[in-house]
Amino acid sequence: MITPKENIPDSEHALITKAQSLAGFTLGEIAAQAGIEVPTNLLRDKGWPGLLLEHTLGATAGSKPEPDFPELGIELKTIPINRQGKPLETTFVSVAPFTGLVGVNWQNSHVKNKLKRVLWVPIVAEREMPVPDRIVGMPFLWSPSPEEEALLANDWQELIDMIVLGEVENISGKHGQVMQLRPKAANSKAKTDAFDKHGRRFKTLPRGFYLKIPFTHGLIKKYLRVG
DNA sequence: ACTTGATCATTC
DNA sequence: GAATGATCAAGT
Repeated sequence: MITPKENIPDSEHALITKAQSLAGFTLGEIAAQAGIEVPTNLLRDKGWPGLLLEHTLGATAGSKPEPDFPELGIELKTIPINRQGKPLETTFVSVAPFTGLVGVNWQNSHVKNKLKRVLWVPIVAEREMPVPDRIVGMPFLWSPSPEEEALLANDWQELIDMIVLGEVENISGKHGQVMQLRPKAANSKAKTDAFDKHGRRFKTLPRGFYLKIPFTHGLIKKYLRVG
């Protein structure tokens, strides 16, 4: 069980510095210092690395619709990588809206706002590595470059267009160059409201936007070179 | 090997 | 059910 902590960073620099001071430490070491138990595997604790880092860095705990560090406007994201620095998984961004889309555009979208400023914390987490032995890499703060934002905006528009046209069910993970739409639910029976191509309301599987691996890999390579 | 689709815990 | 945190594992 991970509970909120009170050492909230007072500045962006303090946050980055603290995050970077964790580089090289294992999840086991960080958890031990926090007095937190490490799960044997992540089968039933899929969000555990993220919660551990949130706790350690003093992020606001809980499921609030705001950044992890509200005063700083920074979102925290852990990302599993292999020893070469390549992400092992796509990165969840936010749930996709299927209704209430009138007036929604890229500029006021949840995706753009979520990705405005992200503190990425890579974790060398190859499957065969025991969870406590997984190692924190060098964290870095990222904001989308104009080029990156254009790619994201293009994909967002393509996917939202399909949703607006009532083609939610025809969207697969193959759509999108750098960002895809995939299931995001407790299970395949979960349902949420959407509209079909005739404008009729119906129930469908909730989905979320995910950043594809080549995109996040690019961010890591870029920030590794530059520092 | 890699991606897409499915799933797990917790809180509100 | 929806939002937070993601990874698992079947399919290609």
